[in-house]
Amino acid sequence: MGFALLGLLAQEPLSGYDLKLRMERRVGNFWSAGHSQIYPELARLEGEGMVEHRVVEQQDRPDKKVYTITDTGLHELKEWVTAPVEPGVVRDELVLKAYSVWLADPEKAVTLFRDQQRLHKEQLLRYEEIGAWMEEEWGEDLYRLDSPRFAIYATLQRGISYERGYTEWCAWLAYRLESGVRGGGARA
Amino acid sequence: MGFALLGLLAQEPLSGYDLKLRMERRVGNFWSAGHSQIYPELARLEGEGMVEHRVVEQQDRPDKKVYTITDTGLHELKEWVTAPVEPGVVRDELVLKAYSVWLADPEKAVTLFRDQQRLHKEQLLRYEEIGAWMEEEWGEDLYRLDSPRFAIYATLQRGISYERGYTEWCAWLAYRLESGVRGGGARA
DNA sequence: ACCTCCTATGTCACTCTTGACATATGCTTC
DNA sequence: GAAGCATATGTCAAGAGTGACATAGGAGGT
Repeated sequence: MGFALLGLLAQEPLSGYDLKLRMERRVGNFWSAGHSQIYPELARLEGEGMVEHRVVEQQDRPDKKVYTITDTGLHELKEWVTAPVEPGVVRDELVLKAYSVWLADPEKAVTLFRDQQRLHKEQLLRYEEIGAWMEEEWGEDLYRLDSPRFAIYATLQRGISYERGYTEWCAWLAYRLESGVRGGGARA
Repeated sequence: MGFALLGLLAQEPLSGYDLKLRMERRVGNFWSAGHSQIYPELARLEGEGMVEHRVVEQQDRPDKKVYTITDTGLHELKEWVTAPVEPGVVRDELVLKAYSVWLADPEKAVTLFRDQQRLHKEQLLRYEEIGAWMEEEWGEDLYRLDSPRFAIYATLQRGISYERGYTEWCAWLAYRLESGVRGGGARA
């Protein structure tokens, strides 16, 4: 988790609240955390010398602590980025449901998967819009390997790839379920 | 988690150890659990009347407890299958690394993503082989909506879709990183 | 005045998950 | 006979993550 915060702080100094806004609906679409995780984690990172903070007084709103990544933190982050990853667990409740879909009322199942298809399709379109915007606004930066913009664009591409695959799978399964219903439970 | 076990027990009675073998490298490729989760969970499910067990004595190996799903458990499982899912969290360490890849040595990054590309490609090929085997061996069952084989095949399809998308993304990113290196850090 | 909302930071209890520890049977291999 | 392995079942401590609770300043509306 700490590396998600360090990754954000490597781009710019941020307060806990800023981090919460960025994490509380994904960093580059593939990580998330609530503020109840972020504040203790920042304290831990500060204890380990990875980040520092200074209090910034504000007039029209409460004061905030702005965190900056330290040289140590930046070094650790760089090491971590290219370190090997363990296979990691995938957990997807919808796929788990699909595993028991043979027990379900096919019409209800169609509704479930068509709904999910729509949701993932909507997310896909949002990502594609953002991608188009980045290509237009950020242009050459997307080819600059040492630019954060390149990295953000790269994670967005995974989001697009993920949502496209998910949408297609939902559509495929919903179609099979519909065909089966029309066919009376076996191939027509 | 309980529904993963119920989903397996709905197909056939199994011991904790059998469940462990099936869970300890995914149910339908999208869930996993160690035996330290399974045994307490089975006890919990039994306490709730979702499963029952009988002890089966064996000659050449230790006795085992074989668990069977109850009518209550089957009913709960059926209800759950078509119940709506909350968006759910995606957590992927490699994508998180990609978010900070602009800080890394591009050559090391290429190694990381090419390695991951290879691993996901291998998984994809394994899934595709299993899929081809299912199509050959299970034939018409794959169109029978009330057959567990249809459901297993459906989850496998998501595995194929996932691994294909992942492989392509790794390849795309590795290629961009390589092009950038050759181009000297910006577009050639 | 009161209420609600956004900003801002924090704690706490609970659940989920993992990895290590623990025990026992019986088979095969050295 | 000792060592290692597959089967078989469990516990426990620690970490990760979630949701609720708690506090507080200032803005804007009624």
